[in-house]
Amino acid sequence: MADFKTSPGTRDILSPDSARWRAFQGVFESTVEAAGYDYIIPPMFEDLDVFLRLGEATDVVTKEMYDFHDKGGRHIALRPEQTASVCRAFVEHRPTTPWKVWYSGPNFRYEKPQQGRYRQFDQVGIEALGVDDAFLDAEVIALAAKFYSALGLRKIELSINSLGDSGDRDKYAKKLSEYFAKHESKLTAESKATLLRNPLRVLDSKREPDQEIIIGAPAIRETISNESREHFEAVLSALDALKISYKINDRLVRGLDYYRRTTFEFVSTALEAAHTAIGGGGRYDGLVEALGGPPTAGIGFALGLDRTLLACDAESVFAAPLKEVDVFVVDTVDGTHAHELCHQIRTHGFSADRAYDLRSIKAQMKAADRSGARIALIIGSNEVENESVMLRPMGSGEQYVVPRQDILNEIAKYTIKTNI
RNA sequence: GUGGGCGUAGCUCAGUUGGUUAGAGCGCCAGGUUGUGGUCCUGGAGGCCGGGGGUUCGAGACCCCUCGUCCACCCCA
Repeated sequence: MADFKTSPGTRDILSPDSARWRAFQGVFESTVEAAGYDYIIPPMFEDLDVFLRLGEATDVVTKEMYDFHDKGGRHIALRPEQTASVCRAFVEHRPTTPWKVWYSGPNFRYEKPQQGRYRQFDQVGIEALGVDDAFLDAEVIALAAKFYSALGLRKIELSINSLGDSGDRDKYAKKLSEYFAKHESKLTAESKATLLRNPLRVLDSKREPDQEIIIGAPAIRETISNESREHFEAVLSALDALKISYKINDRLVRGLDYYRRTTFEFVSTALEAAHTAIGGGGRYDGLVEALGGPPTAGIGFALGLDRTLLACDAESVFAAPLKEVDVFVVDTVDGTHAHELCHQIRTHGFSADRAYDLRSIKAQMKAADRSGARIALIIGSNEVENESVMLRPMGSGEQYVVPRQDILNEIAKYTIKTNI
């Protein structure tokens, strides 16, 4: 038994899962780059204060932050998400708007790990700053939907809501507070506690006794301003124009305090655990200002790699790509031929692998099979003597002799493309 | 953070009411096929039964603690 294990909530992603991750990120990249989003790589840690803007009352900030003092005395936190970092970057660099960026990478939250919930977890996402246009809201949502569909996911549901502007939100929180206070005796103890911290979040309770009260709660729609209402309706009709189906959910409030107006969430109906929410986002029009920048509109979404991959598993789509290599060199003489031939093949833009330690031809062929090689090149004493190579297309059951100097041209017949 | 289930070979799991040298399948290695993989057959390697303490003549099985994992709550991706 090994002495060291990964820390709770973290793990190694090995092949073939690692290849699947990379493919996942690749699909995301091409989806959003096709819509004009540029890649941004924010730091993994920064000043704690940046993340406090996520909401003083949220668990993400109060309980789950990985924070520490560095040797220079700075109060640092590992990023729990990337939206705040992107907004900080916007304030710091003042790019021209619209500023549309995408990211991919790990975030950190100190939570009790479960399946689909890790302390180091990867998200991909996009953020678009400086535009108030409802078409942008619809574009962002449409890109997420397009991405899911590109992965092959079908059992995805989109919930959408509007939280109104910041004034609306405060008004609504107060109204909800009063409503729940009236029915406090019927609420669960957990919800009573939540009520004090953040009344909106009581709507998210899944506890049975709370449901009756929640159903009767006032909807935010009754509170929001005309401007917010018009914006929301424009977003909905822009989604209709793209034939993107959605469900308006009055109770959708989401966990981070910075959300304003449009909010949305994607749920996989193929998943059964509690972690069916595989992605979400919304507008955060006040966030840039809160970080010291000019009043700037913003919208984006993030989705979790693990959970989305779990949903892919549940729907049996987006399998890990097969391992493959152009050529596998089998050398039963002394290994020097495999050594030099592999180098030559690689230099000419093909991929090549080989076996080591001069194992039996049978063992080397087995390794060739496992490597996913298109062809095996076999070099034994006969081939060395004739300055030739035995070429065996894997899967064909046939093989033929190729003069050593013709080998690169022959390999080219079997490879679809050359990688550098 | 609270409550519950589960930790046995690299992986998935069996292991009767505690009883000698702890098993299977897959994977890995070797041989059958002295120059040939993907099928088949045979053999082999690999375990302080998560860790610590206790009960007992005797513990993988029972008790306590601890760590890990999974589930629910919480929260969220």
